[in-house]
Amino acid sequence: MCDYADPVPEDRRPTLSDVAAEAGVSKSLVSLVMRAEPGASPSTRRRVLEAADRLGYHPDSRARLLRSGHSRLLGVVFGIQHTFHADLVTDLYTAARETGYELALSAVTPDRDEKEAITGLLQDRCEALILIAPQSTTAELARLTTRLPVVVMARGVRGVDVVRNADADGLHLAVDHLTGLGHRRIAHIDGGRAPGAADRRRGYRSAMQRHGLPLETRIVPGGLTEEDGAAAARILLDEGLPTAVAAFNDRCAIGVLDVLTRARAELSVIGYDDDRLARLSHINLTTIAQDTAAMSRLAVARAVERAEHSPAGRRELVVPPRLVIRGTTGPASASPVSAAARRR
Amino acid sequence: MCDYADPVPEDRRPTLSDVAAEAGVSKSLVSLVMRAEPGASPSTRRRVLEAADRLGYHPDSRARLLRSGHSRLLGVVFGIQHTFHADLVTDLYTAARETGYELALSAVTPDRDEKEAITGLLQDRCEALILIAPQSTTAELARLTTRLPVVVMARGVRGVDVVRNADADGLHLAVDHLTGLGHRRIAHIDGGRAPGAADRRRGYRSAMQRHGLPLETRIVPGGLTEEDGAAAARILLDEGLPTAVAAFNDRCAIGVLDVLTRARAELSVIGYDDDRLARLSHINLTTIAQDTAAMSRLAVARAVERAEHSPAGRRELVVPPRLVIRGTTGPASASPVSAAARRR
DNA sequence: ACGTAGGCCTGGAACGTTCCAGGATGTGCG
DNA sequence: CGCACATCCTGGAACGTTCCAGGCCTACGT
Repeated sequence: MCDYADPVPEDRRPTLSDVAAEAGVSKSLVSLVMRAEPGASPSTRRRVLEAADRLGYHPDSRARLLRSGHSRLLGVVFGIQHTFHADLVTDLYTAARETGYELALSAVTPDRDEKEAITGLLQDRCEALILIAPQSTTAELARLTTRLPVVVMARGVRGVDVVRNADADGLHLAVDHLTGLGHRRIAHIDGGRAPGAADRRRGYRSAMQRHGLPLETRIVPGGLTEEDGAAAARILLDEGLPTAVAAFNDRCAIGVLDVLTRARAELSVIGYDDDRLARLSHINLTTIAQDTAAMSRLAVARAVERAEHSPAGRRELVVPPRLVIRGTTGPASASPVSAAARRR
Repeated sequence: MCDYADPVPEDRRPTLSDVAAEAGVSKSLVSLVMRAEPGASPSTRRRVLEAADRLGYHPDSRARLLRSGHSRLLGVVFGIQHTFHADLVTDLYTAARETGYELALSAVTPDRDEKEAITGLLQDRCEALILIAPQSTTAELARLTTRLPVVVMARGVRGVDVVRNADADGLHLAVDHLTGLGHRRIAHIDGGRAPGAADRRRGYRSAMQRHGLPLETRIVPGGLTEEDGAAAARILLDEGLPTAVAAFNDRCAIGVLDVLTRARAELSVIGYDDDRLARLSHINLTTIAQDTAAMSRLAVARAVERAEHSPAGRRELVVPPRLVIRGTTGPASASPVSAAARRR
């Protein structure tokens, strides 16, 4: 890691030529060294690096990219409000590092919509875009794909590269786990129109069917925030409790859990995502984990591949989910141990 | 918002010269027209625009920026794990929009430290940096400042522009509120070495003093996550409960609340930040709000000002905090109403 | 001893803009 | 008529890189 020191007397940022002059070599050579290409002797290399460090030199990515034609930049669009997106971005960074590409982040906020986030990245001349759970229509995404490679994460879309986890399988895991504990009255709090919600709903339905529980199938409208989960839990309290709940995602599950705990209701609750929040010891949520590290690697690899060779047709890469058993699920017929106590 | 359509027929992107040739003028003239500068006759202007449109010309921002020297780009370094940082970034986006500057985001993750995040932005040739609660040493920050304008948010540092809230005042507000409700045994769960923690600790101490409660002063080591809060709460349970707790921040407060609620302890708890999480109805946390919108506006304004005129000496802009009363604080001598019940 | 291969290095031409100095016109005014 | 002064336009030099063609050594094989 280089230092921020700046002993250059000028106010101008140091350039290749400055470093070249300082080290007593040509700028071509400095360029080589900065890119870690072969063709410089170890000693000169060291001398150049020292000179660069002394001047506080940082390569100018605009010039670099103007000349070389490619930016080695991957644009990422994510919802800054979503903790799970943050988890994905974290892994995308490490995945990108291995490929030598940089990430350009562009956030969607309540005040900055997806279109704006995307146009921003287009101006930066990214070589490919990774969109996390985008809300754009399929048509919009298709049009975007004609302009540059696009990889969509955590949502299924036709005609675009997609990396996602097997949402339906995830709910099978959840229902299997719960029935294994003896539960029969298992409700699903769904995600409405959120990306992945339809698949999870479908998975829940077929899993219940498979366990011979079609009559116990019960889907409560929910959403992807804690608020949504809390609202759904209140509906359950009003209309009659199941013994277990599979929520659309962890945030939703946390909302459910909070309302139920307070009402002293003893339910098993399972979430989805293995959000950072779910792992907190005071939440300790049983959940279906998405393998964010693997998904990130795949997404980056696919984006890079397409940026470089522009290969094959669109592909859908599906990663299997995994059950993570923590404290919020337990036997259906347990003696009155409160859900809260069980969680510790 | 522009469309993503791509009417370029050729494999090479058309350039200024292409348009110039097509319109039968010089590229300088095309450049003028594209930037909507005066100096071209209406008829030629129309001819050029038509030619550009015909070729599907889009200016190359890399070359433009390289030549014109300024990027109109503000770099932002933030911790992607921190929900409060996300709140700030959200407001920074809206603040930046008003000034015509773009934001370049660079996240700090467990795998990507602050130095790396900063170097990334330096390569993009940002005109100024906004650092949210940076962990770099004062010396490092000072050195960085010699390279380009730097504005630090949510942390006090000498020798650098700082935008922060009055942390000490915040704890005065908190303690005032609690004593107003009749509390005397008020503990503070602190933030350890986190940015702002020292000031908040100091504010707590002097507020207790001011209320004639120096003997009730009790500082429990905490931190900035839910885990830290939960751990501190367990210490309180072991060593004897106060009647109220002022936590370092909202996440910490949420951890406290969770442990205490479960132990059926009736305490008033107040957080800090007015984090998005604190506002959730099922948390409904009384807290000290930082005016993130105002802080963001100030930070952006300062960064832009310094990028353009490089004025005056370093300044510290301090924004007053505000008490937000929600459900987690109540009268000290209340009859056994549980904290949980009070929260609804 | 001599050619040659390869390692190390240099110079200069791009890349697509913007900026600057100036060159044509035409128009108004003494 | 001639001069000043707009107005409209042009050519070429930057900007900071990368890339390419080549130049100098030294070492090595014959």
